[in-house]
Amino acid sequence: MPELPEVESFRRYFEATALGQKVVRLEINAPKIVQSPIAEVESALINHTLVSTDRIGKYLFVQTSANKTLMLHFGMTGELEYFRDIDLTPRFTRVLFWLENGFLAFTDPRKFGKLAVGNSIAEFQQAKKLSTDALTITLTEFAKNLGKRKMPIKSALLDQKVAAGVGNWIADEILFQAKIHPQTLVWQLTTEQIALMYQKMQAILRLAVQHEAYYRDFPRDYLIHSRGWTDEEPANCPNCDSKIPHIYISGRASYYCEQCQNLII
DNA sequence: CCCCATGTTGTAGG
DNA sequence: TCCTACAACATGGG
Repeated sequence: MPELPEVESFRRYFEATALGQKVVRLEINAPKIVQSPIAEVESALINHTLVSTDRIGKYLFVQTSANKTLMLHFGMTGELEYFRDIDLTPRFTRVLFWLENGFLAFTDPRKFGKLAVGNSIAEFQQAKKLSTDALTITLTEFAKNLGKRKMPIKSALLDQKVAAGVGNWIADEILFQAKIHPQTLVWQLTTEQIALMYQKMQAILRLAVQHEAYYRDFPRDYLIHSRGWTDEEPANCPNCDSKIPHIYISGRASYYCEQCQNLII
């Protein structure tokens, strides 16, 4: 479930299970996920140690002792799973890292995930035109990246050039808590509204990372409980109890409260 | 069977 | 050239 908080959990999981270990073998079951030539991936990893991890937005980076950077992106359904017994290899394993002391599987049923090797994080960040991570970005940069564009704010928040790591539910949650209608055009937002979105974004991300992205533990007044998401009952607005509708904005389902989030046009 | 899905990217059109 | 909308990607699950 990879938005910024989930990927941060994956990063910590990677550190806890695989860091400091040597890769002894690599098994690639879904070649389309691998974006670099196999020979480059192998020379960056095989017989090399996994030295450190970093994260920008939804991208996880691993430095190897070959002085190369491994990039992992989890698409919609990617996850990491460490295990000791090869017979326990999970379903949907697309890439399997054989380590000295166990196995790390990159699982991804939908195969939208990506894995690549490069020389540095900066190289990837430039190539993807990726913004600063949403947890460390300043208000000034956030406002500058939003600019005066004419698209709905919901679409702009999903643009990884604005604040790296914001995904669909986080964008909805930011707008709900800031009481801004998702279809409000960016150029119409006031300085105060942008500052408020920024504060909410920081608070939501910090809380989600603290809870390891386990949304059931989020505060009761978060919109996320109201979207009829996975196996939970859809609920009404935690503030005003009105029904939460959903609309599509540039192809993505967007949940909001008609009473609490005003559309200014 | 039909529809939906947590993301990114290439392309078409203005 | 810049900006925006949207289909496409591949697959499982309700």
